Parts: sequence; structure tokens; C-alpha cells
Amino acid sequence: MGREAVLDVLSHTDQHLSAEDIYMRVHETYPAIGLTSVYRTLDMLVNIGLVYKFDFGDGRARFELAEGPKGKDHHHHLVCTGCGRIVNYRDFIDEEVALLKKTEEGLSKKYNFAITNHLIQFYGLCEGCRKP
Amino acid sequence: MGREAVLDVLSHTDQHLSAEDIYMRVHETYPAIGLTSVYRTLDMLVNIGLVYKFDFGDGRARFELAEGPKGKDHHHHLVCTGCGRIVNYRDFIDEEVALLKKTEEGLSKKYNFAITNHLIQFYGLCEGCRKP
DNA sequence: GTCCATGCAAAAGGTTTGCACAATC
DNA sequence: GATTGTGCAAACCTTTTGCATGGAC
Repeated sequence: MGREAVLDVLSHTDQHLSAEDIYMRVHETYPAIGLTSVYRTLDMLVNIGLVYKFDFGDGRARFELAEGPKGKDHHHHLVCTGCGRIVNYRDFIDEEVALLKKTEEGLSKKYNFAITNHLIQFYGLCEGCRKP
Repeated sequence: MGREAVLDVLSHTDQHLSAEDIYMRVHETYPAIGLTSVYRTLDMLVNIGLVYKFDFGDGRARFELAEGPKGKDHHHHLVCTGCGRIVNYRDFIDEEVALLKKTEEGLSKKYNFAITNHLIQFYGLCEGCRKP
């Protein structure tokens, strides 16, 4: 029950929702489901790889749907440290992914790691936060 | 006092210390300094750019000295999701930095951001955590 | 006296856990 | 009857804040 509700919320947004955001949206449709279940469900979804968990530095985790096997929606994040706005960008992704893949291989060998994931984020101030 | 003590601890380790780790080490030398001051000092040092603050996903922030102007010690992180071990790697750094710079320029223009920082991390399982 | 740094204790905030209860097999 | 999923409340842990004190100028 919780599983579908949470996945449904995540698949119908392009925002970066916190656990509480998700809880509130799920709650609209399933008023019986509590915050605890949302946390437990998210934890499970992250573990099985259906959902990614991010930290953008504001003290709460954000979640988004993992892209499908084709990886068509792969993107990285640009975070405004002023207002917290997050931009999904797909520019340069191909180059980045190529370099990341190469780096992953090198690091795997050298440090004997089974690398499963990477994180790239840029931080800065958006137009609105720079002016004043 | 706190300033020097915290910087001293950070400049004599290659580990990734949490606020409490730093507090404990500072406390050995300056038993009068409390955890609050360590947090306040770290906050200030991060703001003026002398210290970097990282999140490796275990719920507490880690701190390390920002590299000097020459940037000789620039590195990225490889994080074991099993035991939390963190490897500083410098391999591929030049290529990564070159691509990052290019990406930063492109993103700045396209999204009108003043980009101040970036983050690259790889996640995986280290040798010890893969075996069992 | 004013200003700034500080410790202590309490608060805050997000997340996790304990426990009892209901539904399922 | 055992197992599983659940909500509620409490606990937890890191970080922040309020307040009063002490030192520097």
C-alpha cells in the first residue's frame, strides 16, 4: 500500500521531495498512512535501488525516482545555496558520464572497490539570490 | 583560541573528522573548550572558506581543511557504504577538474548561476565489506 | 561600560525505534 | 498461531539557540 503510494508521488513530480513532503502528498490520498511508514518505505525503496536519496545540505534528505534501465533521464544537480532551489541539468551529461565511467574503472582497480554509484553536484547562487 | 585549536587538529590529520571528533581532540589540549564552540568555530571557518564541510550520508557532517591557493592537495572522495571508510583520491583529478570547469561555465551561462563549488563522490563497497 | 567569545543547558529538527494492534496466511 | 505491516508516541542524535558569565579594550 505504502509502496505504491510513495512511488506514485515520486513518479508524478520533478521536484526533490523530502520525506515529509512525500508524506503530505501521500496523506492526501491515503490519510491512514503515517510519516513512519513513509520513512520505512523510502528506506526500503532506496535499498532495492528504485529510489535515490540525496543530501543537498539543508538538513533533510531528498528523494527521487531512480531512472529506468535505459537511463534516459539521467541528470545531475545544480543547487542554489541561497534559496535551496535545485536544477536538474542534463547538459554535459554525456561527457560527464564518460569520464565518470573511466574514473570508476580506475578507482575500482586501484582501491579494490565495487563502485555502485556516484554523485556530482554544483553549488552556487541563482539569479534571484545574487542581486540583493 | 578555538580557531587555532580547531585548525591545528584539522591540519594534523588526513581523516575526515566529525564535529564531535574534533571536539574530543581539541578537548585533550584545551579542556575548557566545549562542543558548542567547536560547532561555532567550524561554522565560521566554513564560511570564510578555510574548511570544507562534507556529508557522506551517515547523518553527521565531516570537515577537512581547504587546500591552499596552489590547490596541490585537491582530491575527491570514494566512500564505502559498508563501513564508512573514505578514501581521498587524486587520480584523474586533472581531467575531472578540467571537465568540471567547463561544465561550470556552461551551467553558469545557461542557468544564470554564480557557481562557487562542486562535489564529486563515488560510492561503493571496499574489499573488506564485499567478501562476507 | 561595551563588546565579543564562551560554556552550559535546553531546544530544535529530522529520523529511528518500541510497542501494541490489526490484518493476512 | 505466527508473521507481517502499521500508527502513535517516545527516543535518538546531531546541530542550533538562549542566556548568563568572564575577559579584553
